[in-house]
Amino acid sequence: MESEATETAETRWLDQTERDAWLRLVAVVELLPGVLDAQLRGSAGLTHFEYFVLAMLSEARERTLRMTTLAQRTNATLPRLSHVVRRLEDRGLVERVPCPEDRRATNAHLTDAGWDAVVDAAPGHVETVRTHVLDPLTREQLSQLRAIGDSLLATLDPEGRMTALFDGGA
Amino acid sequence: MESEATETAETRWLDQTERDAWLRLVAVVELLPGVLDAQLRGSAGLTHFEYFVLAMLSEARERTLRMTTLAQRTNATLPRLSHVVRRLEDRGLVERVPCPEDRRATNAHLTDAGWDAVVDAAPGHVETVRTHVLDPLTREQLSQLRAIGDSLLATLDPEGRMTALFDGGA
DNA sequence: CCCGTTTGGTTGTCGCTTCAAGTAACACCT
DNA sequence: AGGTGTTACTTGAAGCGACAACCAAACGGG
Repeated sequence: MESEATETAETRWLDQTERDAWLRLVAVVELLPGVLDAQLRGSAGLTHFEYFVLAMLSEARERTLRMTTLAQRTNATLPRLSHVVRRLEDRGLVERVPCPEDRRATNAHLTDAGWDAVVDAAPGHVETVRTHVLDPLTREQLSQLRAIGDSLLATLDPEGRMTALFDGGA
Repeated sequence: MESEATETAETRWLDQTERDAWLRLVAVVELLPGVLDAQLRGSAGLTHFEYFVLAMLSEARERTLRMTTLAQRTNATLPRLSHVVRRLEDRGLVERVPCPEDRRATNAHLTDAGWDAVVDAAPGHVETVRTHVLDPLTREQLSQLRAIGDSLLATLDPEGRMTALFDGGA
């Protein structure tokens, strides 16, 4: 698909090294969510995203977080999070509590049942992460992956919304 | 779900290095699809997956591929691909042709309009990939990413369905 | 041949994400 | 106080993907 010249700017097509890296990254990005979802759904009846939401709450002070904060940490839009939390609330895993200091705001609070759900789901999830991601890599590759991730997130997530996890993280 | 305490095997939790790598990978996996979709949708009215389908066809012999083969290369389930191809056909970008050799099978063929759509969309897409993925990384990191990707795909995609791109690829 | 099985694809339904719109509360300015 | 704009969140409709059920054509023995 090498088009003739004369575009506003010449497109720099990918060389072999770039293509190799890119195709593999795309494949991983495409496949990983399915694997995570399948395992969690089968063993705990949770989406990976739902699990992630519960996990974030479980690590938060008082097991409580403002919807906006939670949305940032999970990289969700507010509508998405609102729907998910409503469903989790229907299942008794999360509670919505109006925030006393700012009456516009809502605090999402992990219930005891929600805590149990995370605790139950965690080992299987960690095991999946190990077998599919961590164990196949050498220690050196883990460090490389961390560095690569940082570089990518610098442009993918310039505000560092999701990286609150790393910096202040638990 | 998990029955009583102290499961069959003690869970090996993540150490710092593992956690660092994993959280960044999750963040990238979560953010990248959105970025790709947004750019392609805005500039070409295509999903990244739709673009990928068209791109696979554009590189195939005769610009034609069996549905099953196309599904494997794009890591789609057959129902998903069927729906997507129908929509692409409605827009005149793809044609369905019954396969003469195997009358169960259907060949998806890229129309001229479909070819044009890929050619139009490609530069912007490549540019996005550059700015968000390739350019932030050093040449060495690209090689590392390739190796890491290979290791992950060994377990994520054991049959190597998606890797047909690398090996025989064009 | 004929029948059971496998392969190739399509269709329908459901759940989740997104997008657009709407409501309520705060904050600031006058 | 009143008005304007912004923030925080919810809701409803629309679109896409997953799963299951389905049909049709191709094997593969007896």
